[in-house]
Amino acid sequence: MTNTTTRLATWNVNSLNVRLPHMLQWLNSDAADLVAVQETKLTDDRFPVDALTEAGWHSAWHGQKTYNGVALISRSPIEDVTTGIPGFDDTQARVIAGSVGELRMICVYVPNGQAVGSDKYSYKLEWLAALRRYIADSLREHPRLVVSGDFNIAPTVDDTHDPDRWEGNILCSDAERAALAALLDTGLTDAFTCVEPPEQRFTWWDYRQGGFRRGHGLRIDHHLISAPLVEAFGDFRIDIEPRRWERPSDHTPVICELRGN
DNA sequence: ATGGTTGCTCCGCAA
Repeated sequence: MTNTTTRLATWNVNSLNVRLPHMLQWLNSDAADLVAVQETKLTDDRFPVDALTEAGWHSAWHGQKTYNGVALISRSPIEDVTTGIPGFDDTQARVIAGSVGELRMICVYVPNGQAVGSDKYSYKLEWLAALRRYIADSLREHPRLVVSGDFNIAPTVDDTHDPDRWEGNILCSDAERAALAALLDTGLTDAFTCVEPPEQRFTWWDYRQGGFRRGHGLRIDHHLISAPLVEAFGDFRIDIEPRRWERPSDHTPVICELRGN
């Protein structure tokens, strides 16, 4: 038997400590083969490697105290793991990359930016410029590249529930969208655009104001895939179920299925 | 709503 598909996922779990039962349940439901995880909020010594190993998964992690933290979780072994953006001095744990077979995945937790014009917004734009350089360099070495994660950018007006509330504000400003477009200009495609847009296209709903119940969401979690992966593209879907579970993350998993690998 | 929730930590900050 040959393995005919690889399902890539990205999921901002908003604390892997709190969400580990959800993650294990979701992994055990055979939902994905390789998962980019953001906001683990765990120092490296507290990463739940034993629970994941017992469940049959390989993992790699890059964490810090209280905030941020990223990880890769995979059925197959993960090789050549690197953390951070080369040449970009960052005290925040937001990037981990690894190879599974011929595939290279860069898992990113892009800064939120807080508010347009703030110091955190400047950091976000500088960070995205550094990520662009990193992606361009990575593509030369790894033609089969996917950049998956919480980008904290809604690409278009259709990716928000309320343009009056969001257009021009944080996650939806022109400069952020231009920075995302610059990432794509390196030779990547938003896997979401490889299928007909589904009715439900959001990936995050604010905990506040009953955001999920009211459908007040955004599409900010993405898979950016290189040209060889577009050739292998099979399917794209947003798995809304974990957002319905008790004590959920504010984000839900997003899956990109590739043929082959 | 410039915030009504959540998670972490030390009780404010980040999202």
